[in-house]
Amino acid sequence: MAVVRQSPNMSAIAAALGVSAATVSNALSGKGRVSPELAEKVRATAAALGYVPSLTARALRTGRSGVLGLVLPDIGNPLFPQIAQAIENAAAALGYGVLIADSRGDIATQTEAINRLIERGVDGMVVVPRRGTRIADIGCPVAVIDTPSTPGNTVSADHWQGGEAIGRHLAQLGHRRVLLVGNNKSSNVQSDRIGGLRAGLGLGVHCDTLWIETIEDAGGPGCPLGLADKARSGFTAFAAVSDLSALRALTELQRAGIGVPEMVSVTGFDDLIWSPVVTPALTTVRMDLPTIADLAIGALIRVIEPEAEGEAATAAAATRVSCLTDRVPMQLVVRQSSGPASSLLPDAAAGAEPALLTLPKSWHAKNQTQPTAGEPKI
Amino acid sequence: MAVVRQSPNMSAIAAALGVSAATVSNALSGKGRVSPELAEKVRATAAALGYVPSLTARALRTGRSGVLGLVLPDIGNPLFPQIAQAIENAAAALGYGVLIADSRGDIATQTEAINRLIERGVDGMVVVPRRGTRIADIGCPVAVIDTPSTPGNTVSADHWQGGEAIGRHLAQLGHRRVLLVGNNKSSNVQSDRIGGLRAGLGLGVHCDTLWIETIEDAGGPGCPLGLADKARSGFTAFAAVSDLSALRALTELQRAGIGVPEMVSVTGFDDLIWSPVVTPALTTVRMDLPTIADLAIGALIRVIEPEAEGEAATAAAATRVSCLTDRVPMQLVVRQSSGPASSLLPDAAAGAEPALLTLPKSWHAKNQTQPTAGEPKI
DNA sequence: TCTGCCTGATTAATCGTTTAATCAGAAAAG
DNA sequence: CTTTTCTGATTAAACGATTAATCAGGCAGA
Repeated sequence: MAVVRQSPNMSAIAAALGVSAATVSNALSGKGRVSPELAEKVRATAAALGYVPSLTARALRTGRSGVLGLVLPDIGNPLFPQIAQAIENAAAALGYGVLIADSRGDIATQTEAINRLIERGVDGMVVVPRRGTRIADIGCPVAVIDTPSTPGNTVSADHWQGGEAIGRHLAQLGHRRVLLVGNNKSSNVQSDRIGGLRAGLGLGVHCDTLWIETIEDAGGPGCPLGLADKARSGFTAFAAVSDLSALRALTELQRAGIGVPEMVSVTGFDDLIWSPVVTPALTTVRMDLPTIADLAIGALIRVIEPEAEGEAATAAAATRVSCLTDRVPMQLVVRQSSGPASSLLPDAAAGAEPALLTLPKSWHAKNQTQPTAGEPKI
Repeated sequence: MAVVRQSPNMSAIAAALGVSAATVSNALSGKGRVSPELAEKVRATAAALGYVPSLTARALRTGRSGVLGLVLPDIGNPLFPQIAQAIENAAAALGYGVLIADSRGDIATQTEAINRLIERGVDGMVVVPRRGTRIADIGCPVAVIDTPSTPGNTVSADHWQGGEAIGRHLAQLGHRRVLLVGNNKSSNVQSDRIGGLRAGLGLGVHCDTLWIETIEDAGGPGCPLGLADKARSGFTAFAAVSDLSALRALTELQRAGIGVPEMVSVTGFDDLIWSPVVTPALTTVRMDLPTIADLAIGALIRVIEPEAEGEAATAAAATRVSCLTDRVPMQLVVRQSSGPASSLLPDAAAGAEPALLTLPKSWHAKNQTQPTAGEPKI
């Protein structure tokens, strides 16, 4: 039994065929001038010997590592798995690896993480910035995934449009007093979503915004948000800017005996993993992460792998991925947590009650499987 | 204004000081014989020039890339953020980068992902295997995070002990009929957790196990699990093997008008992100992921960076991280979703009503528009 | 027949670091 | 005064791929 053979290199293939290593390189890459027959023989013996090119050596020579960095504000974020998965898939499809870096929500750590990635020689990076921060111009192609209102080059979901979709959905269901549930005022993403919600609800709808972090500053983490009182005071819908907040609202309302969606509606954002399996399943809006990841990675690759272009032009744009901001539409997913407006207010009940009664019996059944973009009729 | 200077290399430092590149290398690494004064000067100019060592070149020369791979069965898993974060932190602390690979729940993709990592020259990898799979002996140090009952070298939480903790907790609260809620029968982790639960509950407690996937095979994804009926038939506690299932159970029960924890208790596993913020906050059991990550990474590093050891011995163990299986204790987190056993059984009490009457008066008032149990009328 | 072009391959330099081998000079030992 | 030892540094060879420059022939045109 032979010893474990080290993975053979190009010289091994070259020696086996009696040619030079350069010829092997040319044959495998198809770049130089090699006769077709020899190229075929090279490929055959490469396969036979189990040749695996050393990406390290290639990186040293070419200056490109074939690795992209992914910087995330907080890996604990429940949306992170989807982002990471989408980015990893898009990168892998183009032959790139993905190195992760966690900035732990800290700005200093974020820049430190970015530096670590640069030292590791990534060819480019995708950054989901901590809210409120901008990414400085580092000497490396960067694609930012945030929100279109962030200045700079970003690819992102169209959070505003997503908010509009939810807003229109609720307005069409007859809701006239809606409580918007946000987490943190300084998040650009959340601001966009709330702006879109207000726009989608229209002028005839009364909106208030409740900020969870403000309440928790007083009541401690995980404290009650007082949503039942809000419901009793006439709000018939609770539109959260994240499924996590929506879940919190849903359970708090259910716990207080307020039925969802018969009494109030609850909607979220992002279609996180639990959204389809809670009862009632959450109506939410979904980011098209595969597309976003493809755009971000594609923009990076376009800078990293220059094709036939003027050198001056590419050099100038070398560290900025693209001049335009891409916004990818979000998709409304109607499930059971949203329904026609009812009211817990004794004095306002007269108008809302009929809607509840005229609802087709199969309404929820129809809506539970199809994530339709169009709003359901009532 | 000078042109953008390329990051200087060792030769630049050497030239600036009039010494050889080898001396610079020795000075910075502290390995060869360099006079202390010169070493200090080298460090100073290195800092002054903004020298950043090329990890690529070092990797090529030493054969070690300083990168570890992380293979995950399904990045969509809600536990993933915590695992990735813990692994990334542990690796970064030791100067290693982390390359992620998603096996998308597929066995073929898993091996393919592992191969991609090997081609990229990772020094070792941490694998969270898809349930039911074993990791073949690849020519690369591997640490497996799974469950102690998986054969092979694994680091993991002590799922059995975690189950015991929950089981004892429920038993002490007086629960005598407990429904265990699992997802998938073939998961070793889930089997361990269920085994631990049964052990912790003890012999005097009646247990049934409900498998969500089995139910969904018939009812479709997200279908009702019929837990309210289970509650009415006498189960007073629902112990899920994951917080996701627990959340599903919690909302389904709440929706059916069954109060948690007054009527039934619900517990989960893993302390996922929503567990503290739902109402009632979930009683669960938490993995000590930082410790698990430290153990896994530490075991890898021990193989990768051999210290003063016999060569034969290390060569033999080169691809297997350690012979012993580490199991890290889990920590019970008691929150509001578990409480003293009540009963909805008509024969155990006058009926469902009494339990309901022990609730705060406001609770019942808020629910008066709804029938006590069963689906809401629309 | 000689020059020039084209093809198919080789040579050798290069990326930046590590490290074994070597070397010059000074101090210590004989 | 010579020999040995030790110190502090240098030289040069890797690591494995890429690639510009070069070269040996074959073939066609003049």
